[in-house]
Amino acid sequence: MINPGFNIAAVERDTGLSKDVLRVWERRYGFPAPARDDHGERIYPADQVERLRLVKRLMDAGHRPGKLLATPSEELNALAPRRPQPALAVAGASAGEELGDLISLIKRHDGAAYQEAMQQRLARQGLVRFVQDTVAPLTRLVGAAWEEGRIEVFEEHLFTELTMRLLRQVIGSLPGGRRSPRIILTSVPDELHGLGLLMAEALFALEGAECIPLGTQMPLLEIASAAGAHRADIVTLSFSVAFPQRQIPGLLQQLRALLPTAVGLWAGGGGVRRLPEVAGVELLASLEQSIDALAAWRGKQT
Amino acid sequence: MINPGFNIAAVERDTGLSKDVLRVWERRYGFPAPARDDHGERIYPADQVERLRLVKRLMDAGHRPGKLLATPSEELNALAPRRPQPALAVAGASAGEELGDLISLIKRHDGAAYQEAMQQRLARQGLVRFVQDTVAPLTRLVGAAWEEGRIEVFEEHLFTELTMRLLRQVIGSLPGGRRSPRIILTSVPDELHGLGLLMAEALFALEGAECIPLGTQMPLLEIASAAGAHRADIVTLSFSVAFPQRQIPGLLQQLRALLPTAVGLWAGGGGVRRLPEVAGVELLASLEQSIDALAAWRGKQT
DNA sequence: TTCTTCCCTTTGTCCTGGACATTTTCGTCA
DNA sequence: TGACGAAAATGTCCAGGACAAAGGGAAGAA
Repeated sequence: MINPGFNIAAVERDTGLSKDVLRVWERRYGFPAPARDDHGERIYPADQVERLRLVKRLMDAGHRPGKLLATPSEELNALAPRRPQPALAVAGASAGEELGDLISLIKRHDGAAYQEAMQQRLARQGLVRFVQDTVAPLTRLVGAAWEEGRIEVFEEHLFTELTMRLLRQVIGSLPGGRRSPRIILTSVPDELHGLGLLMAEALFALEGAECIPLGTQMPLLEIASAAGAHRADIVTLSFSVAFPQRQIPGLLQQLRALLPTAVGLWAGGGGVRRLPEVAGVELLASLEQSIDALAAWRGKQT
Repeated sequence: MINPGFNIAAVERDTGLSKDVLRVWERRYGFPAPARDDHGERIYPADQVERLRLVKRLMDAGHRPGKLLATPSEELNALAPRRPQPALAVAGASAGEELGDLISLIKRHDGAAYQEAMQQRLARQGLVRFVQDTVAPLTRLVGAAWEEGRIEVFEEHLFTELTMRLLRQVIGSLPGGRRSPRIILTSVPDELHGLGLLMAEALFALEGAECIPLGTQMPLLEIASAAGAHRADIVTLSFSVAFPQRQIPGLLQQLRALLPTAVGLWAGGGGVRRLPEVAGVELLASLEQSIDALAAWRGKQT
């Protein structure tokens, strides 16, 4: 048994493309073209799975599947990102270069050196500026690199893991302060990016809020229960750019309906940046705005 | 728009039951019985989603869906767990009680007190015993409580998040040592429990191994790439008890085929405890066994 | 020319109902 | 009592149809 191939469930797991999509692509575009086993069930060879993952990545970068699936494999690898490069809003070119150096460390798979360099930046900049001027733009850079295929999934995972460790460590060492308001931080199911939550938590905690980190992927009904049990003042959700945009307004409305009106609902992260207003929900397009929102909340409490 | 209800995708997200299962249950058992919108699509009211989650939990505890779905809602809540209670293999009753106290803190939603208590235990026991005698049994206790419905999802999330923070903090403060072997720690897609990985990492790191934490949910092909790029000696996967057991042998075989033979493949966690042998894969039924495996590996390298 | 509006195309998701492998349960026989 | 085989229970897969939402492009207005 050298290479038994992947069944449709395994491909769904590995690519993130639903079974429905895999079947409808096959029907419409003729790709993927899996073999069949004795029972007529699809068996995907590894190279097709590989190509599907590439297609998925290019789609996340703005390409259309119809074109991609009609393109020969060799040309796919050469495709440039279609989305315009977000201008690196970093103070000065040298800062941008420094961030690039940090990514180089990840790409050299030198975790220890990366951690050390980040520790230094933290000590130099202080927590607020570290989060805003290092972690946040770095996350965007990694996202951009991912879209262009300049970074591997496992490199992105390593980056995320090491960065989250650092942030958690810092948060753990913050002194207790006013401890108000009480803010629950979490994300909805299928949204597994927790770095944005940690950045927000760091800033909130520094401002003296009581943060209740529930990790990622909380069912909506559970979020509502948690808000009650913890007597939370605010629930903060994070949506990454990778999260399907069109689902977000519905999710927010649904959760808004489940929460008492007295409880604030805030949503942040790259996924909400280009979102229309949602009634009763505070959209945080940036980390600065998170801090402002906290100040505004305190003002309203008189 | 008070309560628009959940569509089938939202229910899949919130309950973890696949669309196929939701539809086939409706066809066979008459539950769930969602309303339909104008377009004939299923709209699940919140109370049915709630019941589905309860059913799912009882199924994880060993019940059969056919019976559960034929049982009136009121009786469901009274159902006791069917699986025999795993005997608490803790040294002495007092230790068991202490662990119970820790869980009480979580159930009282007092994160700060929990963290403090855990810090104290860590200082008292030292890292190895803390992991083996506190964190591991505590995780099992939480799992048991979850199966019996004595703990909410969000409480379990809080427990996980706070405990992971503590472990990561400790790992971060460990001194660099021999830095060999190089061990990648991660989990497969759909396996999002990372606490077991952290426990293993803590022990490995303490023994002087170079740990490369990639977080959870790595596609198999990416794990193979990562092993090459990091020149890993060993890949360690973690499977929780909640992970569908029957998928595990196939996954391990598949990954084994993707990895060079020189690279060791270890699998641990509650999910592998009752698993048959898999060729070329080291199954770690306990944390002690992890340490033994590391020693054995070093012996083999002469 | 540039911007808005409308329409066609593309694409993802949902539907029905059938089939079957696998696991569990249960009755029967040694 | 224990082994074994039949029957029931259960999850996953399949085909192919339908439709709404988003994207893209053409036509008309400023």
